[in-house]
Amino acid sequence: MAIEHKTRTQLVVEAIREKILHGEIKAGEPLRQAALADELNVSRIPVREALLQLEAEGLVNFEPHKGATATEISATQVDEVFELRALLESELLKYSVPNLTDEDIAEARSLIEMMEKTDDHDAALGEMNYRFHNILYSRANRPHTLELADILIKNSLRFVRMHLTLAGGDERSQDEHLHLLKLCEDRDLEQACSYLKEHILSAKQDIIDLLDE
Amino acid sequence: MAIEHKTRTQLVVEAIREKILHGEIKAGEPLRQAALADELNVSRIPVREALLQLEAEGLVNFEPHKGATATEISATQVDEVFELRALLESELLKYSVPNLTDEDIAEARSLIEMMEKTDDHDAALGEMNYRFHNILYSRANRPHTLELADILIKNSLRFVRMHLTLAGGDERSQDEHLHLLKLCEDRDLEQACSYLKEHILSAKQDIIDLLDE
DNA sequence: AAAAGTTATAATGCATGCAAAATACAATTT
DNA sequence: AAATTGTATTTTGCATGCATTATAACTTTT
Repeated sequence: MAIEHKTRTQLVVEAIREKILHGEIKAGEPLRQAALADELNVSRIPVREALLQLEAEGLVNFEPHKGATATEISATQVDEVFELRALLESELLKYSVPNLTDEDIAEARSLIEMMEKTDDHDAALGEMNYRFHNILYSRANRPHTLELADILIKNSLRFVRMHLTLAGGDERSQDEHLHLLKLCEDRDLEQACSYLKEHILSAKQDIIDLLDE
Repeated sequence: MAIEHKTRTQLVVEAIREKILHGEIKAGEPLRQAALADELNVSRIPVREALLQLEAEGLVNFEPHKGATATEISATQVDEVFELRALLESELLKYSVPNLTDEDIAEARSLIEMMEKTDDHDAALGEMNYRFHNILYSRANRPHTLELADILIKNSLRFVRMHLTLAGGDERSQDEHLHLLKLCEDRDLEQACSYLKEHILSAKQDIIDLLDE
């Protein structure tokens, strides 16, 4: 595996993305180029480019001459994003399930087990959740769709974290994951897809309820 | 209406996008920052930023240290993009149709008429086609979804143009548009959505057939 | 002659600095 | 005091130039 040479812009993208996902930068907060550049020890150019990329991901609003802000997150936004996820991810699953290998299943299962053991309710859990779903979609041969879903998932990571930590939607979520995995293992396409949709949409509802306070 | 102050970056985005959509820049062709900067009379910075935005749109591949190229377009890519469009656009239509006003319908109809009259098989036709569909989706109240669909539509404009001009899929397309509009006017949700899907997927097939030569 | 190493060339990545735009603030007018 | 105008300050937009990385051309070696 070749060492990869990350460009400063990429590093800045990751740094700012983490800040937003972890809530260090709050929704609506302005992102001053100079301040970020200072903090990250780079010039403003890679910061600008990073902000542009994050805008494409939907995490940042970039207004000409005005500056960038972390995107606001209303209940209707959550609704839309999760509806989209349900649509795209069930589509991915549809194409992927028939091609899933036993190794894929095993890998997914081990991730569930890791999630059960972990008490770290913060970053790691969201990451594992992310990887779990990604494995299930990995054989879909739909790179473009996967990329879109990926962006949406990343985008909703802030809420998922909230969901997992606050709502204690934890044990239930695990059960749901196991059930979903079982359906995939059995190659039960119909059931798996509709169950996934439910899974995503129920998470949506939890989060919306949580936001209405 | 306030005059809008476009930044150089935005102008460059539009310029390069047009070049790609019109085939002036061919798929796979490298996009040299310095050359483009020269040609458009700006520095390389706005060109770089434009290339990043176009990558987010899927028109450009941007590889660190290697440079940018116009994205290649294989049959499988077309397949995926149009499948996605069918999915997203029928979803949009589902939410939009109930809220469509009579004015919207009238506007869409006048666009169809304009398309019939126009002999300009090039840019304008694609533009009208684009606006026609956009009107139908405009009342969906799903800005995020609309934005994604928009990107996919823009992305497929290159093929649509090919389709319209080469395949003469012209009259049929008009008939299909009229039929679709009628279904929307009758607020026949089910039929309209499934017909739209067909419409998009048949265009897909035409284009794929065309590419297999 | 093919492969590997070396240098030369071209292209990208990014820091710096200045011009233009937006914002915040003070002064003036009503 | 509210509204308006003018000024100062901040912040963004972008041109320029240099450092770094990739590519091409050329040796050298086998």
